[in-house]
Amino acid sequence: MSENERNPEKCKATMEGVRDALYAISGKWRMMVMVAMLGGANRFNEIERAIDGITPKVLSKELKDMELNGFLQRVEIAGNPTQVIYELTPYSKSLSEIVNLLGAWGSRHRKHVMEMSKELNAAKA
Amino acid sequence: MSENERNPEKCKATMEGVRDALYAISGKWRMMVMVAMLGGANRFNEIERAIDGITPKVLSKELKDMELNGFLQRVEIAGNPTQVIYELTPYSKSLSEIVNLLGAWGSRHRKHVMEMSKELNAAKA
DNA sequence: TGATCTGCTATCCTCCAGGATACCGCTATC
DNA sequence: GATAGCGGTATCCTGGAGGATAGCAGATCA
Repeated sequence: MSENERNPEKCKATMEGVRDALYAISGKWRMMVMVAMLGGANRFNEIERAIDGITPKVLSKELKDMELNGFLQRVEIAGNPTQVIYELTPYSKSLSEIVNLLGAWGSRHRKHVMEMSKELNAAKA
Repeated sequence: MSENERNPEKCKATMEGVRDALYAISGKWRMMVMVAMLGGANRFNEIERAIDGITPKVLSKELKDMELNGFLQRVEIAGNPTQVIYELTPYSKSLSEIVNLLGAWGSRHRKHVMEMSKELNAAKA
């Protein structure tokens, strides 16, 4: 099955890793911001529009947290008016791989769940 | 950067996938149950002991949800007393790949964050 | 001259995942 | 007969993520 089968230490290490990962990526919106930015959005209102249902308060918090985590940088471009853009850092690339995997898996899983409930209904009838 | 850069439709599809994935795997405990089971635990109290801090109520709920999602099966083994074991399904394998990736990324990320805060403190001094 | 863009911040509120604690019937061992 | 295992369930409660709504200062459009 897995390389950490019956290996308590590796198992615990994996748990800690997963806990840290969930802490960093979990929550309803953080990954959505990543996806929006991977899709080319890099200004506040642009990102806000790209993510259906997000409020500015929440987006603001996510952007700050993600900056602290090293996923993006807030860049002010002097001028009149001063513009603000958010740029993904090179480090965020490691996360974007996870995001794409997660997205692909999620789509497949959704289909799987739908198949299952279909079968369940067929069995009922 | 990414294959979905400047591709609104792919971007939206990825968002939906990620949303579905988060819905399925998010929460503090579900992945932990996966890891514990990958580590060989397959009975209720065994899993409970493998996961530091989980309460039986929460574990019970997680196991039910995961069964509904097709990740595991509850199997009663007749006898005296009747035993109950939880088995990962073949389908759960797709998830276990994600779990391992997530765990590995989480560990790396933790180190990264620690490096960053070190640098920050060094800069202060 | 007012409306509408930008990039946000401030308040107040709701809801529910998860925590704490207790307990159930059953078996087995001491 | 008491204590400890098993596999859970029942209640009550709290924190904090996130939702709703409003507003602000500056620029620009019409």
